[in-house]
Amino acid sequence: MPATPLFRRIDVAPAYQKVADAIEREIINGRIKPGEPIGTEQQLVAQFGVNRSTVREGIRVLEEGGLIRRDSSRRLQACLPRYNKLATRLSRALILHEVTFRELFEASMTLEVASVEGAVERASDDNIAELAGNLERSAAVVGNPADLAELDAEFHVLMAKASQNRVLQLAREPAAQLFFPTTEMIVGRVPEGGARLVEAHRHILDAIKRRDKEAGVLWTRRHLQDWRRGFEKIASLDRSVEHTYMEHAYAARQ
Amino acid sequence: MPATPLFRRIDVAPAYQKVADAIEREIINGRIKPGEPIGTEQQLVAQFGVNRSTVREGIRVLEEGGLIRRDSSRRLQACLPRYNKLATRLSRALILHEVTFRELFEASMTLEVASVEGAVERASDDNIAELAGNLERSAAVVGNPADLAELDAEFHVLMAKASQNRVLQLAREPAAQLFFPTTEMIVGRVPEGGARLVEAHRHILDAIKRRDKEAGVLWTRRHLQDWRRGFEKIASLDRSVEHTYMEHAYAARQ
DNA sequence: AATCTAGCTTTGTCGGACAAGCCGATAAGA
DNA sequence: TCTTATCGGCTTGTCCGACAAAGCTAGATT
Repeated sequence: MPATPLFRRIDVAPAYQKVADAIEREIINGRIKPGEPIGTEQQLVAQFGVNRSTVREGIRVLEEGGLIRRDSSRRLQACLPRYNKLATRLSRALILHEVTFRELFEASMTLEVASVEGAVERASDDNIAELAGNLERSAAVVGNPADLAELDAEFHVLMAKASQNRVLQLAREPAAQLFFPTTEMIVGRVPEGGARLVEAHRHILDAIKRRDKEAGVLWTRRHLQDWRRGFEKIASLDRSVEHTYMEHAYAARQ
Repeated sequence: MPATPLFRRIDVAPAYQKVADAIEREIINGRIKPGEPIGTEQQLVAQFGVNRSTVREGIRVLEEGGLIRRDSSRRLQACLPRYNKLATRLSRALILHEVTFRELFEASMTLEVASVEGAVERASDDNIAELAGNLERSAAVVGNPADLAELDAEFHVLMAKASQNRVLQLAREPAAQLFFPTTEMIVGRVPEGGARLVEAHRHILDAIKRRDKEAGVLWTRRHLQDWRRGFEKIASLDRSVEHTYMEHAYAARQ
Protein backbone atom coordinates (compact mmCIF):
# COMPACT_ATOMS: atom_id res chain seq x y z
CA MET A 1 0.00 0.00 0.00
CA PRO A 2 1.38 3.44 -0.89
CA ALA A 3 2.29 5.74 1.96
CA THR A 4 -0.39 8.19 0.94
CA PRO A 5 -3.44 6.26 -0.21
CA LEU A 6 -4.54 7.00 -3.71
CA PHE A 7 -8.22 6.82 -2.98
CA ARG A 8 -10.50 8.15 -0.32
CA ARG A 9 -12.75 5.80 1.55
CA ILE A 10 -15.76 5.12 -0.56
CA ASP A 11 -18.91 6.26 1.17
CA VAL A 12 -21.17 3.28 1.41
CA ALA A 13 -23.88 4.67 3.66
CA PRO A 14 -27.35 3.77 2.45
CA ALA A 15 -29.22 6.47 0.58
CA TYR A 16 -31.83 7.08 3.27
CA GLN A 17 -29.04 7.73 5.75
CA LYS A 18 -27.41 10.19 3.44
CA VAL A 19 -30.70 11.99 3.00
CA ALA A 20 -31.07 12.21 6.77
CA ASP A 21 -27.50 13.38 7.22
CA ALA A 22 -27.81 16.01 4.54
CA ILE A 23 -30.90 17.54 6.10
CA GLU A 24 -29.47 17.19 9.58
CA ARG A 25 -26.35 19.07 8.58
CA GLU A 26 -28.36 21.96 7.23
CA ILE A 27 -30.25 22.22 10.49
CA ILE A 28 -27.28 21.78 12.81
CA ASN A 29 -25.15 24.41 11.16
CA GLY A 30 -28.05 26.82 11.12
CA ARG A 31 -28.79 27.11 7.44
CA ILE A 32 -32.27 25.88 8.21
CA LYS A 33 -33.61 27.50 11.36
CA PRO A 34 -36.13 25.93 13.72
CA GLY A 35 -39.62 26.56 12.43
CA GLU A 36 -38.59 26.86 8.83
CA PRO A 37 -40.12 24.46 6.32
CA ILE A 38 -38.05 21.66 4.81
CA GLY A 39 -40.21 21.24 1.74
CA THR A 40 -42.55 18.54 0.61
CA GLU A 41 -41.52 14.96 0.09
CA GLN A 42 -41.85 15.48 -3.62
CA GLN A 43 -39.42 18.37 -3.53
CA LEU A 44 -36.92 16.33 -1.55
CA VAL A 45 -37.29 13.52 -4.06
CA ALA A 46 -36.44 15.97 -6.81
CA GLN A 47 -33.53 17.53 -4.92
CA PHE A 48 -31.87 14.33 -3.77
CA GLY A 49 -32.75 12.34 -6.85
CA VAL A 50 -33.93 9.32 -4.89
CA ASN A 51 -37.24 7.57 -4.51
CA ARG A 52 -39.91 8.85 -2.21
CA SER A 53 -39.70 5.71 -0.07
CA THR A 54 -36.05 6.45 0.49
CA VAL A 55 -36.78 10.04 1.41
CA ARG A 56 -39.46 8.92 3.81
CA GLU A 57 -37.10 6.54 5.60
CA GLY A 58 -34.67 9.40 6.03
CA ILE A 59 -37.43 11.62 7.34
CA ARG A 60 -38.41 9.06 9.95
CA VAL A 61 -34.88 9.03 11.26
CA LEU A 62 -34.83 12.79 11.71
CA GLU A 63 -38.31 12.85 13.12
CA GLU A 64 -37.38 10.33 15.79
CA GLY A 65 -34.25 12.33 16.52
CA GLY A 66 -36.44 15.34 17.18
CA LEU A 67 -34.80 17.51 14.56
CA ILE A 68 -37.83 17.83 12.34
CA ARG A 69 -41.53 17.52 12.90
CA ARG A 70 -44.71 17.91 10.96
CA ASP A 71 -46.86 20.94 11.57
CA SER A 72 -50.63 20.95 11.80
CA SER A 73 -50.99 20.29 8.12
CA ARG A 74 -48.30 17.62 8.23
CA ARG A 75 -45.77 19.60 6.33
CA LEU A 76 -42.16 19.15 7.35
CA GLN A 77 -40.35 21.79 9.34
CA ALA A 78 -37.18 21.99 11.38
CA CYS A 79 -37.67 22.24 15.12
CA LEU A 80 -35.82 22.47 18.42
CA PRO A 81 -35.49 18.99 19.91
CA ARG A 82 -37.62 18.76 23.02
CA TYR A 83 -35.64 17.78 26.08
CA ASN A 84 -38.50 15.70 27.29
CA LYS A 85 -38.63 13.46 24.31
CA LEU A 86 -34.90 12.90 24.27
CA ALA A 87 -34.85 12.28 27.99
CA THR A 88 -37.45 9.58 27.56
CA ARG A 89 -35.13 7.76 25.25
CA LEU A 90 -32.37 8.00 27.80
CA SER A 91 -34.63 6.71 30.54
CA ARG A 92 -35.42 3.80 28.29
CA ALA A 93 -31.72 3.13 27.88
CA LEU A 94 -31.16 3.24 31.62
CA ILE A 95 -33.87 0.69 32.15
CA LEU A 96 -32.44 -1.65 29.57
CA HIS A 97 -29.05 -1.32 31.22
CA GLU A 98 -30.75 -2.29 34.48
CA VAL A 99 -29.30 0.51 36.55
CA THR A 100 -29.98 0.28 40.26
CA PHE A 101 -32.00 2.66 42.35
CA ARG A 102 -28.81 3.38 44.24
CA GLU A 103 -27.22 4.77 41.09
CA LEU A 104 -30.36 6.72 40.39
CA PHE A 105 -30.42 8.11 43.90
CA GLU A 106 -26.78 9.10 43.96
CA ALA A 107 -26.94 10.84 40.60
CA SER A 108 -30.19 12.58 41.47
CA MET A 109 -28.76 13.81 44.74
CA THR A 110 -25.95 15.48 42.85
CA LEU A 111 -28.16 16.89 40.14
CA GLU A 112 -30.95 18.15 42.37
CA VAL A 113 -28.51 19.84 44.70
CA ALA A 114 -26.89 21.52 41.73
CA SER A 115 -30.34 22.60 40.58
CA VAL A 116 -31.26 24.16 43.85
CA GLU A 117 -27.93 25.95 44.05
CA GLY A 118 -28.53 27.42 40.64
CA ALA A 119 -32.09 28.30 41.55
CA VAL A 120 -31.00 30.08 44.71
CA GLU A 121 -28.52 32.10 42.70
CA ARG A 122 -30.59 32.93 39.68
CA ALA A 123 -34.30 32.19 40.06
CA SER A 124 -36.40 34.93 38.48
CA ASP A 125 -39.63 36.23 39.91
CA ASP A 126 -41.50 34.19 37.34
CA ASN A 127 -39.67 31.04 38.38
CA ILE A 128 -40.52 31.69 42.00
CA ALA A 129 -44.14 32.35 41.15
CA GLU A 130 -44.34 29.03 39.29
CA LEU A 131 -42.80 27.20 42.21
CA ALA A 132 -45.18 28.92 44.60
CA GLY A 133 -48.11 27.91 42.44
CA ASN A 134 -46.93 24.35 42.45
CA LEU A 135 -46.49 24.38 46.20
CA GLU A 136 -50.00 25.68 46.69
CA ARG A 137 -51.49 22.97 44.54
CA SER A 138 -49.35 20.37 46.31
CA ALA A 139 -50.60 21.46 49.69
CA ALA A 140 -54.14 20.99 48.45
CA VAL A 141 -53.64 17.34 47.44
CA VAL A 142 -51.36 16.26 50.25
CA GLY A 143 -53.55 13.25 50.90
CA ASN A 144 -53.59 12.06 47.30
CA PRO A 145 -50.37 10.19 46.48
CA ALA A 146 -50.90 10.09 42.72
CA ASP A 147 -51.51 13.82 42.31
CA LEU A 148 -48.86 14.71 44.84
CA ALA A 149 -46.25 12.59 43.08
CA GLU A 150 -46.98 14.33 39.84
CA LEU A 151 -46.69 17.74 41.43
CA ASP A 152 -43.47 16.68 43.13
CA ALA A 153 -41.95 15.81 39.77
CA GLU A 154 -43.13 19.15 38.44
CA PHE A 155 -41.63 20.98 41.39
CA HIS A 156 -38.22 19.59 40.62
CA VAL A 157 -38.57 20.38 36.94
CA LEU A 158 -39.42 23.94 37.86
CA MET A 159 -36.47 24.08 40.21
CA ALA A 160 -34.14 23.00 37.41
CA LYS A 161 -35.74 25.58 35.17
CA ALA A 162 -35.18 28.21 37.84
CA SER A 163 -31.48 27.33 37.83
CA GLN A 164 -31.40 28.92 34.37
CA ASN A 165 -28.97 26.22 33.36
CA ARG A 166 -30.31 24.25 30.44
CA VAL A 167 -27.48 21.74 30.50
CA LEU A 168 -28.38 20.87 34.04
CA GLN A 169 -32.05 20.78 33.12
CA LEU A 170 -31.30 18.26 30.44
CA ALA A 171 -28.85 16.22 32.47
CA ARG A 172 -31.23 15.65 35.38
CA GLU A 173 -34.23 14.71 33.30
CA PRO A 174 -33.49 11.06 32.48
CA ALA A 175 -32.78 10.16 36.07
CA ALA A 176 -35.75 12.15 37.28
CA GLN A 177 -38.09 10.38 34.92
CA LEU A 178 -37.20 7.10 36.58
CA PHE A 179 -36.72 8.45 40.05
CA PHE A 180 -39.89 10.32 40.72
CA PRO A 181 -42.51 7.82 39.62
CA THR A 182 -41.66 5.86 42.73
CA THR A 183 -42.75 8.82 44.82
CA GLU A 184 -46.35 7.77 44.52
CA MET A 185 -45.64 4.37 46.02
CA ILE A 186 -43.60 5.87 48.82
CA VAL A 187 -45.93 8.69 49.76
CA GLY A 188 -48.79 6.25 49.72
CA ARG A 189 -47.20 3.89 52.19
CA VAL A 190 -45.30 6.14 54.57
CA PRO A 191 -47.49 7.93 57.11
CA GLU A 192 -46.92 11.65 57.04
CA GLY A 193 -44.93 11.16 53.82
CA GLY A 194 -47.04 13.65 51.93
CA ALA A 195 -46.84 16.24 54.66
CA ARG A 196 -43.06 15.90 54.90
CA LEU A 197 -42.75 16.25 51.15
CA VAL A 198 -44.75 19.46 51.05
CA GLU A 199 -42.87 20.81 54.04
CA ALA A 200 -39.55 20.16 52.32
CA HIS A 201 -40.77 21.90 49.17
CA ARG A 202 -41.88 24.84 51.29
CA HIS A 203 -38.47 25.18 52.90
CA ILE A 204 -36.71 24.85 49.55
CA LEU A 205 -38.84 27.54 47.97
CA ASP A 206 -38.33 29.71 51.01
CA ALA A 207 -34.57 29.30 50.70
CA ILE A 208 -34.71 30.21 47.03
CA LYS A 209 -36.67 33.34 47.86
CA ARG A 210 -34.20 34.33 50.57
CA ARG A 211 -31.25 33.44 48.34
CA ASP A 212 -30.06 31.19 51.13
CA LYS A 213 -28.00 28.53 49.41
CA GLU A 214 -27.15 26.56 52.52
CA ALA A 215 -30.76 26.17 53.52
CA GLY A 216 -31.74 25.25 49.99
CA VAL A 217 -29.14 22.52 49.79
CA LEU A 218 -29.92 21.28 53.27
CA TRP A 219 -33.62 20.87 52.60
CA THR A 220 -33.07 19.36 49.18
CA ARG A 221 -30.79 16.75 50.72
CA ARG A 222 -33.32 16.07 53.46
CA HIS A 223 -36.05 15.77 50.88
CA LEU A 224 -34.11 13.17 48.91
CA GLN A 225 -33.02 11.34 52.04
CA ASP A 226 -36.68 11.09 52.95
CA TRP A 227 -37.33 9.50 49.59
CA ARG A 228 -34.48 7.11 50.19
CA ARG A 229 -35.67 6.04 53.61
CA GLY A 230 -39.15 5.60 52.25
CA PHE A 231 -37.91 3.56 49.33
CA GLU A 232 -35.86 1.29 51.53
CA LYS A 233 -38.98 0.40 53.46
CA ILE A 234 -40.40 -0.97 50.25
CA ALA A 235 -37.42 -2.41 48.41
CA SER A 236 -33.66 -2.57 48.26
CA LEU A 237 -31.74 0.28 46.70
CA ASP A 238 -29.64 -2.29 44.91
CA ARG A 239 -32.58 -3.59 42.98
CA SER A 240 -32.39 -2.67 39.36
CA VAL A 241 -34.99 -0.49 37.73
CA GLU A 242 -37.20 -3.20 36.38
CA HIS A 243 -39.03 -3.71 33.19
CA THR A 244 -42.39 -3.96 34.86
CA TYR A 245 -41.80 -0.74 36.73
CA MET A 246 -41.21 0.88 33.41
CA GLU A 247 -44.91 1.04 32.76
CA HIS A 248 -45.15 4.24 34.80
CA ALA A 249 -42.32 6.15 33.25
CA TYR A 250 -43.39 4.80 29.94
CA ALA A 251 -46.99 5.91 30.03
CA ALA A 252 -45.82 9.49 30.60
CA ARG A 253 -44.24 9.55 27.18
CA GLN A 254 -45.63 11.79 24.53
CA MET B 1 -71.54 14.69 27.27
CA PRO B 2 -72.27 11.73 29.56
CA ALA B 3 -70.38 11.52 32.83
CA THR B 4 -68.71 8.32 31.73
CA PRO B 5 -67.81 8.64 28.07
CA LEU B 6 -69.34 6.01 25.85
CA PHE B 7 -66.38 5.69 23.58
CA ARG B 8 -62.67 5.25 24.05
CA ARG B 9 -60.30 7.56 22.27
CA ILE B 10 -59.84 6.39 18.75
CA ASP B 11 -56.26 5.48 18.04
CA VAL B 12 -55.18 7.35 14.96
CA ALA B 13 -51.44 6.78 15.09
CA PRO B 14 -50.03 5.99 11.66
CA ALA B 15 -49.24 2.36 10.96
CA TYR B 16 -45.48 2.72 10.91
CA GLN B 17 -45.63 4.26 14.37
CA LYS B 18 -47.72 1.40 15.66
CA VAL B 19 -45.23 -1.06 14.24
CA ALA B 20 -42.41 0.75 16.00
CA ASP B 21 -44.36 0.95 19.25
CA ALA B 22 -45.24 -2.72 19.16
CA ILE B 23 -41.64 -3.82 18.73
CA GLU B 24 -40.44 -1.26 21.24
CA ARG B 25 -42.85 -2.56 23.85
CA GLU B 26 -41.59 -6.10 23.45
CA ILE B 27 -38.02 -4.96 23.95
CA ILE B 28 -38.66 -2.61 26.84
CA ASN B 29 -40.61 -5.08 28.89
CA GLY B 30 -38.01 -7.72 28.30
CA ARG B 31 -39.86 -10.19 26.11
CA ILE B 32 -37.19 -9.61 23.50
CA LYS B 33 -33.75 -9.47 25.07
CA PRO B 34 -30.80 -7.53 23.69
CA GLY B 35 -29.05 -9.59 21.07
CA GLU B 36 -32.10 -11.58 20.13
CA PRO B 37 -33.28 -11.45 16.53
CA ILE B 38 -36.42 -9.53 15.59
CA GLY B 39 -37.06 -11.42 12.38
CA THR B 40 -36.85 -10.46 8.75
CA GLU B 41 -38.79 -7.64 7.22
CA GLN B 42 -40.88 -10.20 5.41
CA GLN B 43 -41.84 -11.87 8.68
CA LEU B 44 -42.77 -8.53 10.21
CA VAL B 45 -44.88 -7.78 7.14
CA ALA B 46 -46.70 -11.05 7.70
CA GLN B 47 -47.13 -10.53 11.45
CA PHE B 48 -48.31 -6.94 11.36
CA GLY B 49 -50.24 -7.27 8.13
CA VAL B 50 -48.85 -4.07 6.66
CA ASN B 51 -46.71 -3.29 3.70
CA ARG B 52 -42.96 -3.66 3.74
CA SER B 53 -42.48 0.07 3.21
CA THR B 54 -44.49 0.67 6.34
CA VAL B 55 -42.48 -1.86 8.30
CA ARG B 56 -39.28 -0.28 7.12
CA GLU B 57 -40.35 3.17 8.28
CA GLY B 58 -41.07 1.71 11.69
CA ILE B 59 -37.70 0.02 11.74
CA ARG B 60 -35.90 3.28 10.99
CA VAL B 61 -37.54 4.87 13.98
CA LEU B 62 -36.33 2.14 16.31
CA GLU B 63 -32.92 2.05 14.73
CA GLU B 64 -32.47 5.75 15.31
CA GLY B 65 -33.66 5.30 18.87
CA GLY B 66 -30.92 2.74 19.39
CA LEU B 67 -33.29 -0.04 20.36
CA ILE B 68 -32.56 -2.26 17.41
CA ARG B 69 -29.67 -2.59 15.05
CA ARG B 70 -28.61 -4.73 12.16
CA ASP B 71 -25.93 -7.33 12.79
CA SER B 72 -23.09 -8.13 10.43
CA SER B 73 -25.43 -9.74 7.97
CA ARG B 74 -27.94 -6.92 8.27
CA ARG B 75 -30.51 -8.94 10.10
CA LEU B 76 -32.49 -7.12 12.75
CA GLN B 77 -31.79 -7.66 16.41
CA ALA B 78 -32.61 -5.94 19.66
CA CYS B 79 -29.71 -4.20 21.33
CA LEU B 80 -28.72 -2.10 24.34
CA PRO B 81 -28.81 1.57 23.36
CA ARG B 82 -25.27 2.94 23.37
CA TYR B 83 -24.84 5.88 25.70
CA ASN B 84 -22.54 7.50 23.26
CA LYS B 85 -24.96 7.59 20.42
CA LEU B 86 -27.78 8.93 22.56
CA ALA B 87 -25.49 11.50 24.11
CA THR B 88 -24.66 12.78 20.66
CA ARG B 89 -28.32 13.51 20.09
CA LEU B 90 -28.41 15.43 23.33
CA SER B 91 -25.34 17.41 22.45
CA ARG B 92 -27.01 18.30 19.21
CA ALA B 93 -30.03 19.52 21.11
CA LEU B 94 -27.88 21.63 23.41
CA ILE B 95 -26.26 23.29 20.42
CA LEU B 96 -29.57 24.06 18.80
CA HIS B 97 -30.77 25.56 22.06
CA GLU B 98 -27.64 27.70 22.00
CA VAL B 99 -26.57 26.99 25.55
CA THR B 100 -23.68 29.05 26.80
CA PHE B 101 -20.26 27.81 27.81
CA ARG B 102 -21.07 29.08 31.28
CA GLU B 103 -23.94 26.64 31.54
CA LEU B 104 -21.72 23.91 30.17
CA PHE B 105 -19.00 24.74 32.66
CA GLU B 106 -21.28 24.88 35.66
CA ALA B 107 -22.96 21.61 34.86
CA SER B 108 -19.68 19.90 34.08
CA MET B 109 -18.19 21.08 37.33
CA THR B 110 -21.02 19.42 39.20
CA LEU B 111 -20.93 16.24 37.16
CA GLU B 112 -17.18 15.78 37.10
CA VAL B 113 -16.92 16.34 40.82
CA ALA B 114 -19.63 13.76 41.36
CA SER B 115 -17.72 11.40 39.08
CA VAL B 116 -14.49 11.75 40.96
CA GLU B 117 -16.25 11.26 44.26
CA GLY B 118 -17.74 8.05 42.98
CA ALA B 119 -14.40 6.98 41.56
CA VAL B 120 -12.62 7.59 44.84
CA GLU B 121 -15.20 5.49 46.60
CA ARG B 122 -15.56 2.64 44.19
CA ALA B 123 -12.88 2.53 41.49
CA SER B 124 -11.79 -1.03 40.83
CA ASP B 125 -8.22 -2.07 40.12
CA ASP B 126 -9.13 -2.34 36.46
CA ASN B 127 -10.51 1.19 36.44
CA ILE B 128 -7.33 2.48 38.05
CA ALA B 129 -5.19 0.59 35.55
CA GLU B 130 -7.12 2.14 32.68
CA LEU B 131 -6.70 5.60 34.13
CA ALA B 132 -3.00 4.98 34.69
CA GLY B 133 -2.63 3.84 31.09
CA ASN B 134 -4.35 6.98 29.90
CA LEU B 135 -2.14 9.14 32.10
CA GLU B 136 0.98 7.51 30.71
CA ARG B 137 -0.10 8.12 27.15
CA SER B 138 -1.06 11.70 28.01
CA ALA B 139 2.35 12.40 29.47
CA ALA B 140 3.89 11.22 26.24
CA VAL B 141 1.96 13.66 24.05
CA VAL B 142 1.96 16.64 26.37
CA GLY B 143 3.19 18.86 23.55
CA ASN B 144 0.54 17.80 21.08
CA PRO B 145 -2.77 19.63 21.77
CA ALA B 146 -4.91 17.48 19.49
CA ASP B 147 -3.83 14.14 20.94
CA LEU B 148 -3.80 15.49 24.46
CA ALA B 149 -7.32 16.84 24.15
CA GLU B 150 -8.55 13.47 23.00
CA LEU B 151 -6.84 11.72 25.90
CA ASP B 152 -8.23 14.29 28.30
CA ALA B 153 -11.75 13.50 27.16
CA GLU B 154 -10.99 9.81 27.56
CA PHE B 155 -9.63 10.36 31.06
CA HIS B 156 -12.88 11.89 32.16
CA VAL B 157 -14.89 9.14 30.54
CA LEU B 158 -12.79 6.59 32.41
CA MET B 159 -13.28 8.52 35.62
CA ALA B 160 -17.03 8.40 35.18
CA LYS B 161 -16.75 4.71 34.42
CA ALA B 162 -14.74 4.25 37.59
CA SER B 163 -17.55 5.84 39.57
CA GLN B 164 -19.52 2.70 38.77
CA ASN B 165 -22.58 4.86 38.40
CA ARG B 166 -24.07 4.48 34.96
CA VAL B 167 -26.65 7.21 35.50
CA LEU B 168 -23.86 9.65 36.17
CA GLN B 169 -21.92 8.31 33.23
CA LEU B 170 -24.85 9.01 30.99
CA ALA B 171 -25.72 12.37 32.51
CA ARG B 172 -22.25 13.83 32.06
CA GLU B 173 -21.77 12.68 28.50
CA PRO B 174 -23.74 15.31 26.56
CA ALA B 175 -22.07 18.21 28.32
CA ALA B 176 -18.67 16.55 28.04
CA GLN B 177 -19.04 16.07 24.31
CA LEU B 178 -19.36 19.81 23.93
CA PHE B 179 -17.06 20.80 26.73
CA PHE B 180 -13.91 18.87 25.96
CA PRO B 181 -13.43 19.63 22.28
CA THR B 182 -12.46 23.13 23.34
CA THR B 183 -9.56 21.66 25.28
CA GLU B 184 -7.47 21.44 22.15
CA MET B 185 -7.84 25.16 21.48
CA ILE B 186 -7.02 26.02 25.06
CA VAL B 187 -4.05 23.74 25.53
CA GLY B 188 -2.67 24.95 22.24
CA ARG B 189 -2.75 28.58 23.27
CA VAL B 190 -1.94 28.58 26.93
CA PRO B 191 1.74 28.03 27.74
CA GLU B 192 2.23 25.16 30.15
CA GLY B 193 -1.42 24.27 29.59
CA GLY B 194 -0.60 20.70 28.62
CA ALA B 195 1.70 20.20 31.57
CA ARG B 196 -0.88 21.54 34.01
CA LEU B 197 -3.50 19.25 32.55
CA VAL B 198 -1.36 16.17 32.94
CA GLU B 199 -0.36 17.22 36.42
CA ALA B 200 -3.99 17.60 37.42
CA HIS B 201 -4.81 14.17 36.02
CA ARG B 202 -1.89 12.73 37.95
CA HIS B 203 -3.12 14.19 41.22
CA ILE B 204 -6.66 13.04 40.55
CA LEU B 205 -5.56 9.50 39.83
CA ASP B 206 -3.37 9.58 42.89
CA ALA B 207 -6.31 10.68 45.01
CA ILE B 208 -8.44 7.87 43.59
CA LYS B 209 -5.74 5.36 44.43
CA ARG B 210 -5.41 6.67 47.99
CA ARG B 211 -9.19 6.88 48.35
CA ASP B 212 -8.75 10.52 49.28
CA LYS B 213 -11.97 12.17 48.33
CA GLU B 214 -11.00 15.69 49.36
CA ALA B 215 -7.89 15.66 47.22
CA GLY B 216 -9.77 14.18 44.31
CA VAL B 217 -12.43 16.87 44.43
CA LEU B 218 -9.86 19.60 44.95
CA TRP B 219 -7.81 18.66 41.90
CA THR B 220 -10.84 18.08 39.75
CA ARG B 221 -12.05 21.57 40.58
CA ARG B 222 -8.63 23.02 39.87
CA HIS B 223 -8.51 21.14 36.62
CA LEU B 224 -11.81 22.60 35.49
CA GLN B 225 -10.94 26.04 36.77
CA ASP B 226 -7.84 25.85 34.63
CA TRP B 227 -10.01 25.09 31.65
CA ARG B 228 -12.19 28.03 32.53
CA ARG B 229 -9.34 30.47 32.85
CA GLY B 230 -7.92 29.23 29.58
CA PHE B 231 -11.24 29.53 27.87
CA GLU B 232 -11.77 33.06 29.07
CA LYS B 233 -8.52 34.08 27.43
CA ILE B 234 -10.01 33.03 24.13
CA ALA B 235 -13.68 33.88 24.40
CA SER B 236 -16.47 34.85 26.74
CA LEU B 237 -18.14 32.19 28.82
CA ASP B 238 -21.44 33.76 27.92
CA ARG B 239 -20.98 33.02 24.27
CA SER B 240 -23.31 30.32 23.14
CA VAL B 241 -22.05 27.06 21.78
CA GLU B 242 -22.10 27.93 18.14
CA HIS B 243 -23.05 26.12 15.05
CA THR B 244 -19.65 26.49 13.49
CA TYR B 245 -18.00 25.13 16.59
CA MET B 246 -20.19 22.12 16.22
CA GLU B 247 -18.01 20.75 13.45
CA HIS B 248 -15.64 19.30 16.04
CA ALA B 249 -18.11 17.61 18.29
CA TYR B 250 -19.99 16.56 15.24
CA ALA B 251 -17.17 14.87 13.39
CA ALA B 252 -16.61 12.63 16.39
CA ARG B 253 -20.00 11.08 15.90
CA GLN B 254 -20.27 7.44 14.89
C1' DA C 1 -12.64 -33.22 4.02
C1' DA C 2 -12.07 -28.78 2.26
C1' DT C 3 -13.48 -25.79 -1.40
C1' DC C 4 -16.25 -23.92 -4.88
C1' DT C 5 -20.31 -22.74 -7.07
C1' DA C 6 -25.14 -22.05 -7.93
C1' DG C 7 -29.43 -20.92 -6.03
C1' DC C 8 -32.23 -18.89 -2.52
C1' DT C 9 -33.04 -15.08 0.79
C1' DT C 10 -32.89 -10.57 2.37
C1' DT C 11 -32.08 -5.86 2.11
C1' DG C 12 -31.94 -1.30 -0.24
C1' DT C 13 -33.98 1.06 -3.79
C1' DC C 14 -37.12 2.09 -7.37
C1' DG C 15 -41.55 3.19 -10.01
C1' DG C 16 -46.24 3.66 -9.80
C1' DA C 17 -50.79 3.75 -7.61
C1' DC C 18 -54.73 5.26 -4.60
C1' DA C 19 -57.54 6.89 -0.52
C1' DA C 20 -57.88 10.40 2.92
C1' DG C 21 -57.07 14.89 4.56
C1' DC C 22 -55.82 19.80 3.90
C1' DC C 23 -55.96 24.03 1.14
C1' DG C 24 -57.55 27.50 -1.74
C1' DA C 25 -60.81 28.98 -5.05
C1' DT C 26 -65.13 29.18 -6.77
C1' DA C 27 -70.15 28.80 -6.66
C1' DA C 28 -74.46 29.03 -4.06
C1' DG C 29 -77.35 30.83 -0.56
C1' DA C 30 -78.84 34.27 3.33
C1' DT D 1 -72.13 41.58 0.98
C1' DC D 2 -71.08 37.96 3.92
C1' DT D 3 -71.37 33.17 4.95
C1' DT D 4 -71.55 28.47 3.51
C1' DA D 5 -71.00 24.55 0.43
C1' DT D 6 -68.65 22.33 -3.17
C1' DC D 7 -64.86 21.22 -6.07
C1' DG D 8 -60.34 20.30 -7.67
C1' DG D 9 -55.43 20.27 -6.57
C1' DC D 10 -51.68 18.87 -3.59
C1' DT D 11 -49.58 16.10 0.03
C1' DT D 12 -49.21 12.35 2.98
C1' DG D 13 -49.77 7.48 4.43
C1' DT D 14 -50.07 3.16 2.61
C1' DC D 15 -49.91 -0.39 -0.72
C1' DC D 16 -48.17 -3.28 -4.76
C1' DG D 17 -44.74 -5.13 -7.53
C1' DA D 18 -40.05 -5.29 -9.12
C1' DC D 19 -34.91 -5.72 -9.30
C1' DA D 20 -29.79 -5.51 -8.19
C1' DA D 21 -26.43 -6.46 -4.74
C1' DA D 22 -24.85 -8.96 -0.89
C1' DG D 23 -25.19 -12.86 2.42
C1' DC D 24 -26.28 -17.43 3.36
C1' DT D 25 -26.97 -22.46 2.28
C1' DA D 26 -26.35 -26.54 0.45
C1' DG D 27 -25.13 -29.47 -3.12
C1' DA D 28 -21.28 -30.37 -6.42
C1' DT D 29 -16.34 -30.76 -7.15
C1' DT D 30 -11.61 -31.64 -6.30
